[in-house]
Amino acid sequence: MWPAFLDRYSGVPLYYQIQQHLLEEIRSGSWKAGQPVPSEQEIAQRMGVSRMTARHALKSLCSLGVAYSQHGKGTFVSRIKLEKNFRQVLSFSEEMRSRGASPQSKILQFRQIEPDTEVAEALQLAPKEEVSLLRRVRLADSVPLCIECTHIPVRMCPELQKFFKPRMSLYQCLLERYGLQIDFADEVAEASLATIEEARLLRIRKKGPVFRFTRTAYLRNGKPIEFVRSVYRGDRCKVVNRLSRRVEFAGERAN
Amino acid sequence: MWPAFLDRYSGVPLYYQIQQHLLEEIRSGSWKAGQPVPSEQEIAQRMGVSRMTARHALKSLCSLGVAYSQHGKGTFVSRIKLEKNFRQVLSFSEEMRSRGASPQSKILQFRQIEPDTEVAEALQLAPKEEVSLLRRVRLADSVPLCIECTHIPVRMCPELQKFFKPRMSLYQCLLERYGLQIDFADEVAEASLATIEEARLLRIRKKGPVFRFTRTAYLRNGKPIEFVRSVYRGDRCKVVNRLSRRVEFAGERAN
DNA sequence: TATGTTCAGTCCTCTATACAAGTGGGGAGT
DNA sequence: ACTCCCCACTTGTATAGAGGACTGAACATA
Repeated sequence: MWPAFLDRYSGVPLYYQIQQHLLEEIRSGSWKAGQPVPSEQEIAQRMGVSRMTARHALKSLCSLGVAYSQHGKGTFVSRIKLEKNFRQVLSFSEEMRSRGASPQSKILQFRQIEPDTEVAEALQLAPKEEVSLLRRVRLADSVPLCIECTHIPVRMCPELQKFFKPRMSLYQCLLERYGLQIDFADEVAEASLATIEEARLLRIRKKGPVFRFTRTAYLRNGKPIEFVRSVYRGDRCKVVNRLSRRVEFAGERAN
Repeated sequence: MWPAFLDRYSGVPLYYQIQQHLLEEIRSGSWKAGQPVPSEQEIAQRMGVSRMTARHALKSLCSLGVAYSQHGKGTFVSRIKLEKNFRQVLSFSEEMRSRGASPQSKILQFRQIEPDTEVAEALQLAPKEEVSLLRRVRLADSVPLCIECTHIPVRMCPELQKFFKPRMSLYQCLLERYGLQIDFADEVAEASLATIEEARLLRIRKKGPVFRFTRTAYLRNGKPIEFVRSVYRGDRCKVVNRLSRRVEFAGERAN
């Protein structure tokens, strides 16, 4: 009666199962870019669910950027590649591994300090509140790529120096040791020239082109958890972004 | 009976009216960051709508990034500033105006050419298909900020050179003349050094730090409409981004 | 030819209801 | 003091149904 892939008693929401199924169809090329996917009506009938559930599945597909719907016309597969859909907050280790490079790092400093005002403000610290400072050179396949200077409030992660081991991913440590999950981050990039010390650490020429990043990472509830200053080699790195023009992102309005 | 601000016959969706109302309350500081907003139940009763409609309003608030919900607990105002929520695709003119600067530009080139392969590929052109090329120096308050080189398929915007006047916003021209509305863009930034010619046009020192951008802008249906190469002064510009860590953005799942 | 009408198909909004599942607090029992 | 259970409240999922609005095409009319 019902399609084989729908399991009503698995605990997995129906709309989600349907969404995954549609995603699979799209990925496998059953429906081409620009072509319509089945309508709400059709999904509801064929899957044996209510129309609202079918709709929920389609909307979630849209919010993934895989499809888009047009009032009165239908829902269509969008032409965008699914993979580079949007930039995530990845730790250096994660980013390198996702590209198949082997990440390493060399610790330059790791101690508690009272930070400067820019850091204190970004992390919303109380006066005189301390942070753990971790300064590292980060390498991919033994080539130095950036110098990274991370600040984390001691209040949020006490005894970080005991729990964090050089080989681990910092974000994984935050999650497993402290139950802190980073949700999003604000990042500012500047184009600049390498100082003598930076050039030495990155093994590039003095006054070579570099990116300077400052990044503030937040938890789901909006509390800042990490502030990072980093310097990336300009000859080895690019910043990729997806920008949205939709001013009014209000649910499904503004179509 | 019903709240004064709800107009059931205005044609504006109820959930949207409610969303706007909540937004106003948050903006005016009625509810502070981290505090819960009224529950679905409460909104439904007080506004005289069904719970699903109230829920829709709250969800749309969440997708704006203004709030976040936690299963079993409630929906809370997030700590993020509403204004710098995410970066939009802005044309140079729009971006400058939004900062209160007065944009100008000096046209260096404006003609039809057969573009190089990078452009042709990004714009998904047929072999030998031509594009309008528009090369400009862009200034804010009479200071040169960047050199911008825009490519638009002739097929999509015939006679662009007739319709586009130097003082207009290009994006506005696309919208009003051709009905083409840009929906999103992919952008790649590199850190680099200014060439002699670039330094002269931007009035900076040779080998000064610059950003090199390439940007591909798309319509709602995913068709590429514009490809831009630009060089920005590194001493005057920063790139601000918001990154998301949510890997699985599937509708409301993955909370 | 040009214009207006009708109509089927589609997505959009909204209602009313039900049950499931996570959270936090209070109370009973130990 | 501590544990466990239950209950109230919250959000999450799902159903069934109704009407509205938009699109595009087929059709009728001037």
